Amino acid sequence: MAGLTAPLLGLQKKSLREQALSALRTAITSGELAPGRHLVETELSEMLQISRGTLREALRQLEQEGLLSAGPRGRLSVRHLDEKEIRDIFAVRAALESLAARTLCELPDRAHAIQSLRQTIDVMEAAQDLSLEERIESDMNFHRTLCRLTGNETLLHSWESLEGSIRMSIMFGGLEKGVKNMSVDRHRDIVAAIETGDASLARKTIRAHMDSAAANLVA
Amino acid sequence: MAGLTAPLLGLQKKSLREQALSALRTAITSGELAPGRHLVETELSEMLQISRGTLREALRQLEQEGLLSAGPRGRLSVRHLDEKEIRDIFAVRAALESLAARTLCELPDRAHAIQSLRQTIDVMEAAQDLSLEERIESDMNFHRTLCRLTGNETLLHSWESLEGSIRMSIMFGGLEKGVKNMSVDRHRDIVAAIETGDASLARKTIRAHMDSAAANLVA
DNA sequence: TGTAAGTCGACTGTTTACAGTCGGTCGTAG
DNA sequence: CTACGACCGACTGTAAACAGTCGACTTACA
Repeated sequence: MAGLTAPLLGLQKKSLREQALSALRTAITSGELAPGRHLVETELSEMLQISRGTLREALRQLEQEGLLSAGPRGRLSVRHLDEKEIRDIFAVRAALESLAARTLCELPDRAHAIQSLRQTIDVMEAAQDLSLEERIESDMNFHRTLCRLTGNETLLHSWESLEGSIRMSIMFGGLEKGVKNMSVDRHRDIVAAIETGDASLARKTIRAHMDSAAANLVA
Repeated sequence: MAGLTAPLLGLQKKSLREQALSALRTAITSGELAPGRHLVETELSEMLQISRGTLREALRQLEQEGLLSAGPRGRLSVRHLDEKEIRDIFAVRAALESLAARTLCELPDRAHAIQSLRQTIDVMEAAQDLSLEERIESDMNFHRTLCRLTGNETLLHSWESLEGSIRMSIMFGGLEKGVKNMSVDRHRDIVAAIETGDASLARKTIRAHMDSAAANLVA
């Protein structure tokens, strides 16, 4: 937990609030702040070296992202995910990414999008031998890119709002299980489906990917 | 805009932040705060009779809901939606509600859910002769209920995060156009599809409903 | 010994004050 | 008349202080 201060001292291009947001997100999704852990504002503000007012703005955002749950009298704690919630999160994720895939399928000239996706998969492939964290990172990047390439800002925003929950799910289920679902081939299948323009196939591929990911996590 | 203070003076069961949140949401989705309008913190805090700190927490939340857009140096303004964005919002909405419908279809005993949905439609029917606002309210209630009945909290939360944008879309497209899509029959079709348990049919019904709604709004 | 009242402490909700920064405007010089 | 520069106002970012509330612990009394 002492590492919480470090990220803030570095690169000061962003506002303190955004820095605190990133630091907290990382701390939560990395397990540094364990699920169920009660958060005390004064404690956190001191650790992050920021004022409570600024911290509270960040906490509101995290709360909305579903990383924190509010107890009585505004007491915040790190959200705890049970198996059903993980499945639910991945169901919503699947719905969003299915929309993304379908949207890309309907794109007349999706060559550039296909190329971009392939590029992210290449990065994944190169990360195979790296740490679990970096493999997860490259996987998330693929899926985020999938949403971004649609040009649907609302879709991207919704997905990003879910990103924290997804990361928590992976952490909760265990990183080892998490990376199991990140096979390069699976992702190539998705891109291939999009390339054919078969929206139905793309949707099925995405859903299968998500279902197995969720199933593996809760197993 | 003078009406902004009123909601806060009444029922003080919620925190000031939540009251401000509701007041601002209403002000934006009702058009009282016009799209593109620049928001000044001191101005708003004075109107709502709350401090800037408390106000800022509410603003962060609205920002995340997509009702506000951030300009340079954190300048906030009411988000302006163009036609593409409205279509995009409804595409995401369709994806979420399709998931809801599919989930309900797969529910073994969905009799209770069906009944709840029928009830909300009855309310819609009774609201036919009331104001546009009330008709919209009853329509939103149906769709929110659709998501809630799945028991998927993440789905409900994602939908509610989108609710503000949906309301803005309706306001932007014109309330008259908005209510056109809220025919009782359409909604009965959705419930009927869910009742049969045909997930594919339910999905198609939802998507048709959403597509026509979006199309009407931007027409 | 059990219970009830009272006190202490911790935490959140809220407000007020201060600092920094950007843009505009007015004045002046070329 | 234009261009440059210093001042001024407005607004956000941030910090510190105040107030209220709930729970826990202690103590007194039956």
